[in-house]
Amino acid sequence: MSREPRREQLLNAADRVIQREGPSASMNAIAAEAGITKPILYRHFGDRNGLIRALTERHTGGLLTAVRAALAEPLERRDRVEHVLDTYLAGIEARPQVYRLLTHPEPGDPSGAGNALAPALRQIAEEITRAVQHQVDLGADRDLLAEAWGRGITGMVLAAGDWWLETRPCSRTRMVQALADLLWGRLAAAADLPTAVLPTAPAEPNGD
Amino acid sequence: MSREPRREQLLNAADRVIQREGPSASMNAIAAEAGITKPILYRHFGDRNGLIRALTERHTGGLLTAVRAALAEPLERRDRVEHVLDTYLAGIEARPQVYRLLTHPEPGDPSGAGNALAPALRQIAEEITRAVQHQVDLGADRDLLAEAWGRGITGMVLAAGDWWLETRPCSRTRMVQALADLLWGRLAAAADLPTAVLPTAPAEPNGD
DNA sequence: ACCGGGGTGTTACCCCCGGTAACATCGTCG
DNA sequence: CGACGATGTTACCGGGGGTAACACCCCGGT
Repeated sequence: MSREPRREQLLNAADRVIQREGPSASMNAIAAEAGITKPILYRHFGDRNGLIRALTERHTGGLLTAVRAALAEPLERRDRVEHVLDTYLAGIEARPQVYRLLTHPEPGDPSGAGNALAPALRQIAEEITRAVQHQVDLGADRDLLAEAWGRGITGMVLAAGDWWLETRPCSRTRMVQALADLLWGRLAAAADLPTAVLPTAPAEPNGD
Repeated sequence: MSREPRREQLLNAADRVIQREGPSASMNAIAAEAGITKPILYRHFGDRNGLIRALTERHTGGLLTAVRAALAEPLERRDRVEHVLDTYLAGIEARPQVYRLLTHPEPGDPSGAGNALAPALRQIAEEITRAVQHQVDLGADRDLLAEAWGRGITGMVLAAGDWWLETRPCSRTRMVQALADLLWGRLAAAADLPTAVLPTAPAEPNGD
C-alpha cells in the first residue's frame, strides 16, 4: 500500500481522537486510536506539528476553495459580498466541532492548534485583497486599502462567525445581512440615539 | 513582605523571560530568572495558566481601559470611531513584542498563550456592543446588530492591527482612516473596475 | 523566653509527553 | 534469491508541568 492511503487513515484516526479528546490529544492516544504506535506517526508526519498541519489543511481546504469561488462569482457587489459571507458561515456551520477546536484550543492545552487556522485565514485574506484590488476602484490608495481591508474583513468575519457559531443568535442569512450591513456603512449612516444616561459605564472593576 | 509585592516581582521576571525566550518559556526558566525555583511560582499562581493569565491581564488592562474611555468620549461618531481605532493601534504599537507574543505563539510551541488575549478581546467586544446599543439608533434589530458588530469590529481591528504591526505599511493615522473608511461603507460606495481579466485566479494547488 | 503561623526558600520526585534508535516483519519487484 | 520499501514493535531519552516534604526566618502573642 503506497503512502497516501495510509496517511489518510492515520489522519482519520487523529481526527476522531481530537474530536473526542480535544486538541490536546497526545500522540500516543492518536497512535492507539489508529491501532498502532507512535513512531509510525512520526514517520508519516515528521512531528506533531506536521500532523496538526496536515489535519487542518484537510479541513480548511474545502472552505478555502469555496470562498475563492464565491469571490469570483459574477454578481452585483452587494450580492457577491453576501455570497462570500454566506459561503464562509456555511462552511464553519457544517463542521462546528472541527472549526471550534481549530480556533479554540481549550485553555491549558499543550498543543499548537491555536494558530492552526492561521494559514487558511491568511490565504482567505489574500484572496479578498486580490478581489478588492481587481474589482473595486479605490483610486491611489487601492493597494493599501485592499490589503488592510482584506485582513480586516477576514478578521471581522472570523470573530463574528465565531460568536454566531457559539451562540446561534439568528439564522445564517440574517447574520450575513448584519455583516454586510456593517460593511455597507450602516453603522455610519444610522441616527444618533438621544444620548441617554451613559455614566462612563458602570464597569465593576471585575477581571474576567 | 506581603504577597502582592512578591507577586509583582515574579511577574516582572516572567515578563522578562517571556520577552526573551518567547511564550514557550518553561516554568523552570522563569523561576531561574526570578532567582528562585518552581514551587514558589506554583504557590503564587497555582499553575502555568494562572501565571500566563496574570501576566496578560497586567498587559491588557491598560489597553482595555483606554479603549473603554475612548468609546465614551463625547465626539461626533466618525471622530469617536477614529479615536477608538487610534487608541487600540497606539496601544499595541507601544509594546509590540508583548502584543505579538500574546497573539502569535510561535508555532510548535507548547504553551497556552495563544488564546491569552481572548478575554481582553471579549471584553473589548462587549464594550463596543454596549456603546453601539446605547449610542446608535438601529431600529428593531439593535441588539442583534450591536452584538454581531461588536464582535465583528473587534475582530476586524485585531486582524488589521496585527497585519499593520507586522508590516508597518503606513502611518497609524492612515491606518485609522483605512479602517474607518471600511466601516463607513467605502467598499460599498466605490465604483466597479472595468472587469479586467480575472481568470478565476491562477491558484497553484500549493499548500501553505 | 517560647511557640506558632505565614512568608521565604530548597531538593527530590512523579508522570507524561514529544521524539528517536534499534530492531523485526511482510510483500513486491528485479 | 535478495534488496527495497513499507509495515510494525519495544525501549529509551530529555524535559516539561506539577507536587511532597522539608527547612528557614521573622514577627506577634502569651
